[in-house]
Amino acid sequence: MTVRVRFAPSPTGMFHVGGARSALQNWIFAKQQGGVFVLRIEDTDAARNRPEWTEGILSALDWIGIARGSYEGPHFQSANAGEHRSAATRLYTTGRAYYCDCTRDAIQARTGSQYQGYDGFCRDRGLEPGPGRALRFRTPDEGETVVVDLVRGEPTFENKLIEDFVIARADGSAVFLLANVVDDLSMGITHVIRAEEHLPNTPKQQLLWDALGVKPPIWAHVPVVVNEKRQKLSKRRDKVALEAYRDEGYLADAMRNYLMLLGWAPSGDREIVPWSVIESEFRLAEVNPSPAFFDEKKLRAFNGEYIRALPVDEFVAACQPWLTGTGTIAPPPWQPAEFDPAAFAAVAPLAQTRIAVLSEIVPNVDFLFLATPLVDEAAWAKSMKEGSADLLDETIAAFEALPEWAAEPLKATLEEVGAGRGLKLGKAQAPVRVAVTGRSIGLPLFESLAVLGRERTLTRLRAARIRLV
RNA sequence: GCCCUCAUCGUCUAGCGGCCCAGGACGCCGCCCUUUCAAGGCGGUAGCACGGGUUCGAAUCCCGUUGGGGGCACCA
Repeated sequence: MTVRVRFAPSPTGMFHVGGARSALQNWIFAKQQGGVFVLRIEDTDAARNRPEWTEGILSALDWIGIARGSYEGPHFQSANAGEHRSAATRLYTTGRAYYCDCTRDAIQARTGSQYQGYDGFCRDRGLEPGPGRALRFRTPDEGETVVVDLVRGEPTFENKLIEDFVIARADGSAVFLLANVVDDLSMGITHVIRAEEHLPNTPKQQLLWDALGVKPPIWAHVPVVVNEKRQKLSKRRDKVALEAYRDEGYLADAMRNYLMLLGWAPSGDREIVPWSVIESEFRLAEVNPSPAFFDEKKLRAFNGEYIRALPVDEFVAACQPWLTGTGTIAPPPWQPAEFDPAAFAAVAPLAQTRIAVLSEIVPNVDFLFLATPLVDEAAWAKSMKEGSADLLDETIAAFEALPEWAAEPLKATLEEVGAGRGLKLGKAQAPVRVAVTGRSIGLPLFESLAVLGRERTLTRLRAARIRLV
């Protein structure tokens, strides 16, 4: 039997990093088993049904390496509504489900203040379908349901503790529990790999598979991803959108590598490994069952390594969106016409070891394309001391007289000027750096000046000199 | 309240009865290199939650405690 897995997100307007991880795990599993990866958009809820959101899912998947066209789908859950209804009807006619007209309040009143689950009030009332009547699944009173789970063994649930849950609303539409099962069933899903939050749903769903007369799939519940407070990553309070990371300049390769290391590790004492290694070594059975913290600091470190590993030309290409402000990425502070590809290419290698996310390229090179540098006042105050005016004067004179405008002579010149004033290069370069770049930290100074050019450098040094008066 | 589940450095993990007075990575702290900042090199900090068993021997197996997480809707 061919292995068929599915990734079934509901469109919400952003792609959750935890979802990305699940998708990747499903993808890898399918690939290892020679199986099929199916994408299903769970758009049953009208509020979660906007075409552009589906597009967002497709492009996010594409970005992390699950290319359009390389999988089956997308299928839409809404398209399967008819089957959901007929499954519900079948369960009713076979006596596996019954209608119930209890309101939430009525149930609450009977069971007490603390929620106890549905009490089975309508179980034997023999209600016919009708307005205000939901369909509930009649769960077994005895026995237990054993879930066969690739990462957690065999979680076991006592049937009598499983309430008679709703499978279809009063309007006849199926709720998630049923719709999800019917879809998996009709799509021939053999393995369900999803987040741990679904584990409590599993016995109910497995009961549904049984009632529908089909052997349930093999399950794999991977631990949830949590924040620093160890709570499940939430859209509301945490940075969970894959798109946000993408726009900040995280590389897809770094992201997918990091994501797969949440709860799992490749062989040997290494973590940053080629995707092919992950694809061949990943095993669901090896996934650590406890929740994993999504550590952006570590992601940054990974990303930095991936950036540094890029051939320079690829690094230059990768920076383009931030240099031009493509799509949802904020435009740079300079005028597009002022951007000079050659100048950028010249300093790119220097910037490559200095940034951890691609968006950081902008503050590193903006001084090259801005008419006047953006001055960080704190840096200015720190770097401009008594004597800085004189030092600038001497530097300006020396730079004006420099026969060759290049990094080495520039360095030698400032070294000499500094020495004359009892300053080591580290001290002497500070005022020059702020004057020219507006910052106290940045790319190696002399290489920067070389690329900036004599005229612009001198203009800025003179402007700074005037400000010091 | 009920159900399920988990438990190795701050974090992500290696470990699956002796190789472990526990290894790697991120972070953090030093030192080196150095034109700032990085990168790089070297070194360091820090952990088997607790209590009982089982065993010649336990981070590894069992039980309990504690603690964490997830879930209990006519959302998905």
